[in-house]
Amino acid sequence: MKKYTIRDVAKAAGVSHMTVSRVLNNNPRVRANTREKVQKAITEMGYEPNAMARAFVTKKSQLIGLVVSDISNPFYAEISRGIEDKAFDLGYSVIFCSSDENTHRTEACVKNLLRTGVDGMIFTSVHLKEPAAEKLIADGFPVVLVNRKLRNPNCHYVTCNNFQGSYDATEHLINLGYKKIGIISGYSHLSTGLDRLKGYKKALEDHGIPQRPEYIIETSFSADGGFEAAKELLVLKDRPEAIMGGNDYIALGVMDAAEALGLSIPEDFALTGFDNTDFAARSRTKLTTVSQKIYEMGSIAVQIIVDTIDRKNLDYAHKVVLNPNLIIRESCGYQLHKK
Amino acid sequence: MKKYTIRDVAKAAGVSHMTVSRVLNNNPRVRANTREKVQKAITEMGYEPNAMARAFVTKKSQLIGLVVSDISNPFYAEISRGIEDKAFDLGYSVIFCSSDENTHRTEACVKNLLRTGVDGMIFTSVHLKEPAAEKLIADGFPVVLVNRKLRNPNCHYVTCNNFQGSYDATEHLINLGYKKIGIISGYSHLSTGLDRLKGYKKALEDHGIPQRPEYIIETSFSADGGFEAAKELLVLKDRPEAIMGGNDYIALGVMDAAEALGLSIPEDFALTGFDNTDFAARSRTKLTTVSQKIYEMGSIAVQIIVDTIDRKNLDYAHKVVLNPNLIIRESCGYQLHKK
DNA sequence: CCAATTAATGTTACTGGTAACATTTCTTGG
DNA sequence: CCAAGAAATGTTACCAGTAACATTAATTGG
Repeated sequence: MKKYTIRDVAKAAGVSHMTVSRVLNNNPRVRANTREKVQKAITEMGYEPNAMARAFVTKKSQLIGLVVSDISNPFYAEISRGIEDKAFDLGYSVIFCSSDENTHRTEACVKNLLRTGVDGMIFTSVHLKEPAAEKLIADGFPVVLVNRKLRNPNCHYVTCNNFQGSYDATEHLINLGYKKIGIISGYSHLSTGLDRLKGYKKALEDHGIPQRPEYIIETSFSADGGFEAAKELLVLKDRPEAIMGGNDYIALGVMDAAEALGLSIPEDFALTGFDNTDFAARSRTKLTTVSQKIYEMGSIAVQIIVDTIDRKNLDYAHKVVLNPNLIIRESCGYQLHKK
Repeated sequence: MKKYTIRDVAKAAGVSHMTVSRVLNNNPRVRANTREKVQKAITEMGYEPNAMARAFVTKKSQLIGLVVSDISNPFYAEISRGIEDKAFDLGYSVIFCSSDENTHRTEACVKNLLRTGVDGMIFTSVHLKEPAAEKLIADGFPVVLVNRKLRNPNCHYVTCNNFQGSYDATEHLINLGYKKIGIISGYSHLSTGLDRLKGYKKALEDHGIPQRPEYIIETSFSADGGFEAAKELLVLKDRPEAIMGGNDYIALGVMDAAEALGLSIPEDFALTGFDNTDFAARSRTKLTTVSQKIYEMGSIAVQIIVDTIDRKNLDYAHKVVLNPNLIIRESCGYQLHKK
């Protein structure tokens, strides 16, 4: 269990410690038989380089900071898994922090990660305006945004085409014959909330269906938010025939509200979600939703951040927008709806 | 954005760098007005200590390694959140690795974490025999097991009383009048699988109900596992009246199988789960299950590991066993069952 | 009021790697 | 076969902190 240093190895192999360092770093300027000699000493002694010393001197920790809103939220957990796997492949480890969607806590996370010495940070849940992230970017610190974007478009990000996904879902409802379509949208100070709302509005517009302000409610991306909003929407005199959930959690909350109010889905109203999370296929009514490549987003984000870390001075921004996919299940009915 | 060192601060404050170091470490051997002078320079210059240098010289990274079977599994994600929050409070950051329940990958995770220089490791999903973890423990490296335990009891762990939880659930079924009770258990090379199986058997025994080997199937803690096993159990000539899922995922798979076979829960058979994960209350049939304090387990594990890191030579093992709680919903029916 | 003691501050060395430059050893071609 | 250049190896310094000891300043009691 004794910890050896390169100098110990050097002595054992009868060379200087620099030669050992060169062998360790695959420097070609080492003769083959010297390399073998050193390699032998290394394996015999069970030498392991001291990561801390190396990080200290090279100013590279091989650590990526990950700021999620809540790691216990399966959506973010899945992004995290995508991030972890790719990071592992590229020789990085990842430290995660939950920000709880809270600017204050986000700042604490960033400070903490900076203190820990991460080489770059990935944010999964920025607000359109997020001072902590923006400051990092301004300072030239490697940052990649996943899932949600900042207002400022001049940064690396990978997202789903939320506009398109929402547009498609809305159009699907319209094609089924629904006209009175409400939306319980995520807050529009979040890019995901905003883009999905825009997609919804554009689809209505393109099909000549007027917007009705009372059919649009913004809330948090949570079952509770969906539940409360649905209770408002479903008691309207002129109740919507279809409700779009800003994500699957909101849709879940809508289902809870429907149950509480004695309404059935899709008989009394249609429902859509967004994300195609695991439980969407397993809920009481199987949910029609928009799937996005969650795991892949994480994986791509790592690719980008490592790129950025390695050749620091990228003068362009990586922008990756993945295509979503409408998954049709039973929550909108299958028949054309009565006019 | 310039990076200052303690020597820069020292020069600015007109003291030696050691005095700055003392101020930084709250060493009482600094006169009040010297301390102020230094403090002032620190804030004015925006000095931040270099974590890498500090970690290097103190041999302490303030990093905890976390090995979960899969971060995208909500159960582990919630443990992780408990771990993260407590670690944050105690000044640690956490690096996570997903092992996929795979000995090989577990070894890779451990190696990776060791290389990164973590001060200790938390394992959430060891097998009863897990060479990588056992070696660490043998070497005196700080390790805490959460959720699952090793066969070797001489290590720190925090788990739920799985035996008791399973016993309670079984007894609940018995009290409802069920006698033909099957179990789709997690693999018994995992402590959770084994203990829950034991609890089931003991409850049957205590109530004088003979075990029927064909009613016991072991599988992975997954919906797929539950689905496949349920298909076997539910086509038995003498079908069980009740099935206990080794965890909520297995129970979910059982629900899928029931649907596929045209059976209703609880009319055709009763069903229980374990863990009280989020979706247990939201599944088609609301699931009677055993809740455990998932978040708390993580939190306690951090407490223990930090303890262990700080006063390395603990000569006793922390063993924390939390009590589970039976959550009765609708999947077992509410009436006493016909004999 | 000054010697003895204690408190405050400073100096030097050290951690385990890598960078930069110096030196030695090997090639190669005239 | 040897000088010149290239390749291999070695030396020294450095990173930004902390530990251990040295020195200086302040306090205290006879």
